Amino acid sequence: MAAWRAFVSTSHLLERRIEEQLKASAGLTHPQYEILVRLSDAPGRQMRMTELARGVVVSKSALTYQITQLEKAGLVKRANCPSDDRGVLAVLTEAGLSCLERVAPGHLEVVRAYLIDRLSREELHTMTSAMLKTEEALRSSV
Amino acid sequence: MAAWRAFVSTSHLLERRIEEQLKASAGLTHPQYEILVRLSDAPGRQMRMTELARGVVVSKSALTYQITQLEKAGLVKRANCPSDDRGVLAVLTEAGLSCLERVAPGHLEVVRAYLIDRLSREELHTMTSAMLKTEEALRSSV
DNA sequence: GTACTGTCGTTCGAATTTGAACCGACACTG
DNA sequence: CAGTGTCGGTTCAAATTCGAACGACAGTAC
Repeated sequence: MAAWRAFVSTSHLLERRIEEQLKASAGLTHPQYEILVRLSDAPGRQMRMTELARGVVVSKSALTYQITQLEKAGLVKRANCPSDDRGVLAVLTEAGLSCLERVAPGHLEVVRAYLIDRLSREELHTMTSAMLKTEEALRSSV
Repeated sequence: MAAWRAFVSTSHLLERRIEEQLKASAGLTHPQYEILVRLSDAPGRQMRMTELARGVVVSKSALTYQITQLEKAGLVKRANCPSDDRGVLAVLTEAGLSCLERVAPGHLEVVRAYLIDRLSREELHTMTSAMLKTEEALRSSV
């Protein structure tokens, strides 16, 4: 449980640091940033709401709220889903993409400074595979 | 950044799972549980507010709120700090201790099932040392 | 076609978190 | 001992989260 303690504390501390950096540099929250990243990676720079919520790991209602915020900021827009009339597509706008490109370097710098650069390649590799294993386990057991 | 992605997703998923388990088994939130754990480990089962907030990694105001909640539930009580009239001590009550002892096994079971048991000794060791390194870095750079 | 069951996204209310503002008490200097 | 700056904890408003409830559509069975 030493491992667990360290994991929890560190993830909370990192979360705080990330949040602080994003807020200062672009007025974004971490979930909002994550949304932009996921959308920018998706084909057509768009995703269904539910799928996006799963990816970012927030509730559907939280995603609805954040997409509305991002829409007000002009970084994302909603579109109808052609294949399913219930569905909604979140689409990354040009402004959203350029915002992401502007913000990403500073964000990654923090991540590197506090996590990546402190570990050896081997440590990093081991940790990544460990995280992926437990992510897999958590996602599949819903 | 694959490492980073995996880390963020996994920590959020774990957080959700933990929260769900604690809520169901004892009506506690994760921060509340963390508070009880820290207090039970402290000498005299008591801690100063600020120190506790640092340990649990929440803001001072969030701690004030949660201690009030736990006080209502009878798990914690406040006491004056003899050495500093400004200070407040959060003290774990008997009820708080027995609540913790009742809840801890189920909590640890989840942690083990999704994190600890899925990793080899080596992975676990690497991850722990990595977490401790970055925790140290984050805490000292405030 | 009709009925059933499940999925999608939103809305709602309640709970929680944060940072800023604040007050009282400490510590230190002159 | 007054003056100044800092620290500890609370209060406040604003933002965000979640789960439950809801209405609309999809998919299937009959």
